[in-house]
Amino acid sequence: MNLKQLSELLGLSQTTVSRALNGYPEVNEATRERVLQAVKETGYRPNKAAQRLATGKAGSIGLVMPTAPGHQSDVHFGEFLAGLGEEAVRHDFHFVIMPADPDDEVAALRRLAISGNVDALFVAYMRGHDPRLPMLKSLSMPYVVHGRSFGAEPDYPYLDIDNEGAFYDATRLLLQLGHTRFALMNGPTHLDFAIRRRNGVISALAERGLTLEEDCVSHALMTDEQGLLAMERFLQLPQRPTAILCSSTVMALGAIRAVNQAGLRLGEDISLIAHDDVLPLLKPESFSVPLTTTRSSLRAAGARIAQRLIGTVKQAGPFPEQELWKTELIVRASTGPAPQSHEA
Amino acid sequence: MNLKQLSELLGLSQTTVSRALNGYPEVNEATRERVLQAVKETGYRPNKAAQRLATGKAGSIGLVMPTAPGHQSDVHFGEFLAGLGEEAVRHDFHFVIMPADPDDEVAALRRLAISGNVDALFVAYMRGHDPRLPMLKSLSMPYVVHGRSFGAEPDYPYLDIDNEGAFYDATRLLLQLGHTRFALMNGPTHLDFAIRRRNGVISALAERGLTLEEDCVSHALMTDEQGLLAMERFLQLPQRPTAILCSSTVMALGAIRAVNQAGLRLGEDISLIAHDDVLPLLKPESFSVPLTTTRSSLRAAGARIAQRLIGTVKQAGPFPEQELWKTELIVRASTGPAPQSHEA
DNA sequence: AATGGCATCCAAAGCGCTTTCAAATATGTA
DNA sequence: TACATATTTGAAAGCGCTTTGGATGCCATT
Repeated sequence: MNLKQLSELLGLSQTTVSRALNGYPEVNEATRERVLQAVKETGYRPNKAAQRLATGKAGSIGLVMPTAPGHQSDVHFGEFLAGLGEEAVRHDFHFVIMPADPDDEVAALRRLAISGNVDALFVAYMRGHDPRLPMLKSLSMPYVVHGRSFGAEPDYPYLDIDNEGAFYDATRLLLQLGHTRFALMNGPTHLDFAIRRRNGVISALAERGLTLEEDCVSHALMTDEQGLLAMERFLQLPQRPTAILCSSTVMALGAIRAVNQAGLRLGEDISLIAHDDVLPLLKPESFSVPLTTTRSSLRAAGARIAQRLIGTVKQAGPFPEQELWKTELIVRASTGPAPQSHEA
Repeated sequence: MNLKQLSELLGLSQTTVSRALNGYPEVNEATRERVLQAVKETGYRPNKAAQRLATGKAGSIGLVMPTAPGHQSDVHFGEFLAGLGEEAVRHDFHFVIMPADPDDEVAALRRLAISGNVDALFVAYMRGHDPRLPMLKSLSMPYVVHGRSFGAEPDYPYLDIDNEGAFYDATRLLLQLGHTRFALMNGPTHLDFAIRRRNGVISALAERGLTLEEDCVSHALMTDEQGLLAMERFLQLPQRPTAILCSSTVMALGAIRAVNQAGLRLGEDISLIAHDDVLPLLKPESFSVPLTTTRSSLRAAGARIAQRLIGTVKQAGPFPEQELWKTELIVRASTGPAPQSHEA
C-alpha cells in the first residue's frame, strides 16, 4: 500500500492525503478524518526512504559503533544507547548504527553523514585532540558529542560530566581522611575522561604537596579482570597505596576481589572510590562493602543528548551548546580513615 | 555532490556512472577507472535513501530495542550487537534500531518492516508463544530469530543455543557429584530460554526421581542484585540447596557474594554452575573461585545471525533455516562433591 | 558496399513521497 | 448580481538513484 493507492482508494489526490497525514491546516477536517480512518483500516505507512528523499529529513540519528573481531564490547555503550532510545521513542526517531573498525572511525562517521541516511550525529568515546571534531565541524550536520576532547577548543556542542571535578572531590575526601598514598585505576590513556580524571587527582594531591607516582596509575579497559590485575599490582608495591580511585564500578569489582584475596579489608586497610555510571546490573550500594562513588547517570546523559539532537533537527527551540554535569559524591562504607599502623 | 553533478563533471551520463560504480560489465574499463578516480577526488557518496527507493534494498538490518524509562538495559544486548556489528561492517551494512516500549514490540516491529528502511529483521528476547512470530511470517521480509519460541511450531528461521541440553548436562554433573538439593536462578519467566533451562533441570532431576521445589526457583532480571537476593532466599531455606544452577554470570556475581556473606565456601558447601555468554567484562575463569559454566558466545551468535541475514538479502546461497548450537560445559572450581555433614 | 554482432553509451521512466503553483469551490461584501 | 476573498483540492515537478530499451560507432563477414 502506497500513497497513490491510498489516494485512489479515497478518491483524493496524493497531495491532499499527504497533507492530511502531515497535519497541514489547509485540509478540511472531515477529509482529514476520512484519511486517518483509511490509514487505520489499510495499515498504510509512508515509505521512509521516499520521505527522506523528498524532505531531506529522515527522523533518525546516526552513530558509529566501534567494533571489530576481538574488540571488547562495552557495557557502557548499551546503557548509553538505552538512554538515547528512551528519548527517541517519544519522537518516533530511530538510530542508524554504523559498525566500524575503531581505526576507521573518522571515515565511517563521514560515510554515515553523507549517506543521506541520518539527520544528526552522535559521537562518543572522545579522545584528546580527537580527529573527528574537525571533520564534524566541516559537515554542516547537527551533532552532539558525549564527553569532550582534551586539548581542542571547546567550541563544539557537547554534553560532558565534570570528570576532573569528580576525581578532585573524591581525592580531597580521601586526603581529609588522612590518606597519603594514592593510586588510580583509570580507563585507556587516550580517552578524554581518563585524562581529566587523572588531572583531578593530581591537582587535589598537589594542593597537599603530594604527587601521583607513575607505578600507582593503571590505564586499562574497564573490565572486571583488568581491575583485578591492576589492584594486585598496587598491593605488591613496597609503599602500598591505601587510597584507590577507580574509573568504573565494573573495574572496582575485580579490584575488590584482589583486596579480599590479599586478606585486606575494604574501607579499613584500603579505601576505594569508584565512578558510578549507574549501570543497572551493578549497584554500588549492594556491594558487600557498599561503595563510595562519584555518580552520574550515563543513561540520563544519553536521553539528554537525544533530546538535544532531536530538538535541533525538529528546530524546536535553542538548546545550550555546552553542558557540563556535576557528579555526586556519595559516601558509603568503602572509604574510611587512613590506617595508622605499619607506616614506612 | 550527487550523481548528476558527478556525471556532468565527467562528461558522462548518469547511467554510465551508476553502472561503473555498481560493477556492471558493459562499461569500458578505462571509463570505469576515470569514474572511480573522480569519486575518490570528489568524495562522492551515493545517497542511500535514493538508492533504497530505486532498488528496494537499503543495506540495513532492522531491530527493535526494548526500552522505556525505568526499563533495565541489558548487558547482553550490547554484546550481541557487537557480534552483529562485527559481521555487518564487512558488508557495509548498518542497523536501524527502533527503540520501543516493551509492550509495543509487535507494532514497532511492523512499523519498522513497512517503513521501507530495512531489508531484514532481527528479533530477540523470544518468549513462549511469541506474538511476533505470526506477524513476521505474514511480512514477506527475511528475518532471523535469536532463540526460539516455546510452544510455537519451529518452522521459522532461528539460531538458538541448546538451553535445555546445557542445563540438563549441568544438572547431571551435579547429580553425579552427589547433590540432591537443587536450586535454579533463572531469567524472567516468560522468556523462552528460561523455560527451556528450567525444563533441562527438571528432566535431569526426574531421571533420579528428584523434583525441583517451587521455592528453589527464582525468576528475575539477570542482574548482580537479583542474584544476591535470590541466593539469600535459598540459603535461608530449611532444607538449604547445595547445588545451584544460574542463568547468567552477572547474576552469579551477586549469588557468590551472598554465599560468602553467609560464611559458606563456594565449591565446597555450595556448588554453582552458571551460564556464560562470554561477556568480556566478566570472565568466569578469573572469579576468586573460578566458575563452572555452560558456555556459548553471545557475540558469535550475533555474528552468525548477521551473516545469515545479510547473505539472504544479498541472495548469497542458501543458509540453514534452523541452527541449534551446543553449549560447552566447562568445569572449574565452583563445583565439588555434595557436602556430607549436617544432613537432614 | 551491405550486413550483423559487439562493445559502449545515453535518454527517460520510475521508485514513493513532499511541495509549489494553480484551479475550483465556497463564502463574504458591496 | 458581481466581485473579492477564503477555503479546499489537484497536477506536476522534483528529491537522487537504478534500470529498461534503445542509440551509436566500430569491426569482422559476406
